[in-house]
Amino acid sequence: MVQIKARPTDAELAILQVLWNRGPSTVRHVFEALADERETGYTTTLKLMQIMADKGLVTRDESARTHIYTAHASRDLTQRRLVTDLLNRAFGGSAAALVMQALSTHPLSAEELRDIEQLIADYKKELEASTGRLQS
Amino acid sequence: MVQIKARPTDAELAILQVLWNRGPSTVRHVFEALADERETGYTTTLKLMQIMADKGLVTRDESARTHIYTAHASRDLTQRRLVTDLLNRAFGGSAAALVMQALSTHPLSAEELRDIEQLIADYKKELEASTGRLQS
DNA sequence: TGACATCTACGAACAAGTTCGTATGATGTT
DNA sequence: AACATCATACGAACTTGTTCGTAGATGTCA
Repeated sequence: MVQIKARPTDAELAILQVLWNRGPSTVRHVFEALADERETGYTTTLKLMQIMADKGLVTRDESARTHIYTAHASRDLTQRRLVTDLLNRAFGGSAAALVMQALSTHPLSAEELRDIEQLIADYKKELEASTGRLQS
Repeated sequence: MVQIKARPTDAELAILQVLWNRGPSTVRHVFEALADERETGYTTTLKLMQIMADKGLVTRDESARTHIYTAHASRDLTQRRLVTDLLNRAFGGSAAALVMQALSTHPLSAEELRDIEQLIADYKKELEASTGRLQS
């Protein structure tokens, strides 16, 4: 195990997705899930998961002959890291700019729209509250 | 020149930022801007920019001894590509999920908040209008 | 038990990104 | 003209990510 990397690579992220979706899994499970979508070999998947274990991206239970792998960081945390990383690399740290890009480029359902409005409303309320505290 | 890559690398993105901010520039200009922020060598920057020209990420004017480099894709388009890429790799294509992450992790100013609210309002209106058309 | 499947480990090869030393030629200065 | 300066070009080294072949251990089943 070495370092916590901000950005898992493409192949790593694909494996993490499987682990997040299906929970702790064997290499074969992950391999089969991946093979549904893209051409890949079993030992390739194995090797990647071994490397990810070295890096600390996943942990593994070696008590049985067939090892069980588990994602170390949650999907949520990883997404947050990726967003932050992209924010810093390409948006000069401006979350607003990123949000605008995402919103203006990709269609949202009415439901998603409502969730986001709610989030913004909450956010705004909190902002006003803290401003109020500062002013009083 | 070869292919349009969805994702410029870190070093490439850093160079593009300089070109977007300062407009068409010489290698030395770019190098000095980069050197302000991180340790790097002149020929490293030169090499990278030459490679970027091969890839088509930048164009260059060779009419003078000192070449002038220009970003090929706009900041806006590149940001859009990066967001789309991240969306697909880490958020299962859900723009809402990405927006939520961005909003919940990073503080926005009141002004930014207003811009986003406006964007959402517009978006919502359009959605209702098209729904209305479909229903009537 | 013997044949076969399945697992992990490991090394090697390849590709891409990054860094930098050096060569070579043009320009500028005294 | 002689010399320092600054530009591009190029090749090589190094790192990281990815792929895969092969070996050896373990499990399964007729």
